Amino acid sequence: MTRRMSQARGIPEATVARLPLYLRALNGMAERGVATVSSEDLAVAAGVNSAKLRKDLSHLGSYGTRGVGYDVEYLIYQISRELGLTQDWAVAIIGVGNLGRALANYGGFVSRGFRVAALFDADPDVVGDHIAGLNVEHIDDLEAVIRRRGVSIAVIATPAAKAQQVCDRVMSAGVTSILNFAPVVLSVPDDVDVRKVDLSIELQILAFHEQRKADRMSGGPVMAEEWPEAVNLSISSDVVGSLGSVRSADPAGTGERESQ
Amino acid sequence: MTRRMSQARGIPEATVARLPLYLRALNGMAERGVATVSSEDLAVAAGVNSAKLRKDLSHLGSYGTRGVGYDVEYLIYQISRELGLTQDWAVAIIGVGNLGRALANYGGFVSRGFRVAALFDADPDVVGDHIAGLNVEHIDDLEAVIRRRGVSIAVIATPAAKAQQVCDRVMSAGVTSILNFAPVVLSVPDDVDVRKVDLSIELQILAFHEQRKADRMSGGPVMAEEWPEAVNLSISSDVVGSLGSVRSADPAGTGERESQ
DNA sequence: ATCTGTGAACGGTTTCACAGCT
DNA sequence: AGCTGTGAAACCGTTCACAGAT
Repeated sequence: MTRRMSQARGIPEATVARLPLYLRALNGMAERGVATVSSEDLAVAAGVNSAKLRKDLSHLGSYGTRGVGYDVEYLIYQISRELGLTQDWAVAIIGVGNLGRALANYGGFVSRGFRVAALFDADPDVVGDHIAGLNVEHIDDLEAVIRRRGVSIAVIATPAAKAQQVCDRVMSAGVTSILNFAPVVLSVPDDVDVRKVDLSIELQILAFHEQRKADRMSGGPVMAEEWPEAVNLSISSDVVGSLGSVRSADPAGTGERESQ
Repeated sequence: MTRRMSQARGIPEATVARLPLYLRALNGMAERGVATVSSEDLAVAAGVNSAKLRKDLSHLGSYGTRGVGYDVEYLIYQISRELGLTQDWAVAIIGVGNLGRALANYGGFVSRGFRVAALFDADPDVVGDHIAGLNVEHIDDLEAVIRRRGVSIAVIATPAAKAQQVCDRVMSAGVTSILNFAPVVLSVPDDVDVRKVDLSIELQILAFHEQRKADRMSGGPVMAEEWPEAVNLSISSDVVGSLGSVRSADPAGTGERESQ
């Protein structure tokens, strides 16, 4: 009874994004010899609250035991399977600059379930280098090598200007999952998944909150009246179109602040 | 009229996370000499839909002109100010391994608004190295240097095992914004913001979707009946507690483990 | 007695569609 | 005519609180 049946059609994206967190916490517990864990303990280890954790796990099926908790090894297996980690995925890294090199060498990141199968670069000086036990191939061979080695995930670590064309090429070689480190919005068809990692965006988000905290310290909830004159006119006709290719005017050399 | 007054109380987190995207698209336009842009065009450039973009911008105030669009330079200024980029933030990178080195050298990422002010490492062989124009300092001096140079954002690029203690130390030096590259959940008080970048999590999310796509190809919506026997018994009493410190029983010839 | 699994309430985010300004 | 700004609706994710299993 209570046969499988449940889960199936689609685990919420938010849940998928947390499963790796649970998996990591569970692996730590397994290493320390923990056999069973309650939703409360696992939630703490993963940094979420326990109701959320239970709901997340309930999307995979009923893998817990009421009054007891979850069997650590069993849950590890179920989550791994759900995430597709019971098979090995071949990953290609395109762009072997500082970042690409770091990624290739980042032993831990390409852990169980993933295998760096190819490295590519356009620079002839770099092609042929031996990095993390792999030869750097020339970008011209991208499609052929990707197909031959069955690469299904591409990591783009090229300069921003090359990212879209690299993206187009890996897609033409059949890749439908891309991890993008270049600071550009890639355009891809609906059947291709792109995840991006963008350092400057993360920093900017932190800066926003940092600024809020700083403001709270000093002025308290300052609001209104917080910016340079010549502002309420909004666009006011002739300003528009006058700036040409000037980069950053900084319309009042300030150093603002604001609300909150 | 229509005096400021609006916005003020908190911009939604989801909006904050997109502002850097808009900013980047706008900077590209400014460089190409575009003076005015419609919500539709900017939305396309940023990879979002135009209603969302308009709502996002409306949280900052009414900076557009009906029937016309947004003034590019003016919007750049407003978003920059909102994000706190009109001041410079001093960033410290802790851990100068492959990744830390890549981050320090990643010219583009520390762009407008950010400045790498210090590099730290625990390895005596690395301390004293000159990277991206900076001396690598010993981790023992962390608190002192952070205070002296007014660092307000710390980037943790250490091994997982050291991340929490580094986190504690930067916090004790007054840092309240952390960008964490180590694959651990940092525990911090409420007034500290942590953002994490986790390569193995991103890959696992991609693997999940990749697996779904593969499944859809072949068997169509396969469901139920997809796992090895000896499973429906769930925890079944005596299995619990029997595993002691064994690491990985591996419930089906797969080969788990994971991240880092 | 304990702890999971889940309906129901809640809060935040996205999308729709149009009123209102230029 | 064109495009922004925004209520209202739809959607998704989280939290609450408890029924139900062990």
